[in-house]
Amino acid sequence: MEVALAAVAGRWTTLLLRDLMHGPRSYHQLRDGLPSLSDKVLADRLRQLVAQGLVDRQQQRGFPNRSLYSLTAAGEHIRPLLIELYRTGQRLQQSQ
Amino acid sequence: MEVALAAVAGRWTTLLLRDLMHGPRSYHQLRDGLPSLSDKVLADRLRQLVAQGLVDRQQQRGFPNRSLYSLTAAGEHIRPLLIELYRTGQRLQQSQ
DNA sequence: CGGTATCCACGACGATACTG
DNA sequence: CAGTATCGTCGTGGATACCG
Repeated sequence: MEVALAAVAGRWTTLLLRDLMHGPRSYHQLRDGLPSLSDKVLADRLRQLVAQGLVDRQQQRGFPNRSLYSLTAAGEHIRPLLIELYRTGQRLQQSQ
Repeated sequence: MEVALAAVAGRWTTLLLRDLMHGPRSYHQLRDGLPSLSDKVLADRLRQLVAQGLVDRQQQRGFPNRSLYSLTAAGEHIRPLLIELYRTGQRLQQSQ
């Protein structure tokens, strides 16, 4: 359980993973999807997810730079957990 | 999702909830179940869970004191999430 | 027995400025 | 475009000691 919790921990991690569930995204697309997230935290979270092996980063050098982030096979394992987080959140809010 | 995540966030929260899933527990029983958890953090987590409405605290005054902690109906809503956390953890570890 | 009171360490998060 | 650098704030967690 600690492994799974570490994978989704952090205020923004689930939101990033949710975006990536819909397909590969550039840094720019991810930032646009979460406007209130600073560059620093976005870069931190992405580096963490790559280090955990949940996300893959493809860097195309040149000018301007481009990077494409996508889920790895391991990252796909998180999908049912995100769904259950959503459902549980719904249940908790309804019961209040 | 943030609501559900807040409910299970923290290094020890899921472990406490898992114990309480099996039935009401006294402070002493919970501490014995998690020997490496300090009194401060245990009391902090329990207070947080009570404040969130996930756990109920019944205090029997006298000497010595006794307190009994149990899940509320809302707390029961967390059960499927804990199961999914366990399963996802298994999948992530197998894929490494 | 069931906690509080302190104090401290560490990492997550945030704001702002800057760069290859 | 896709980040890094720097600095500051806050919450979680840990250690130890004490209390009704």
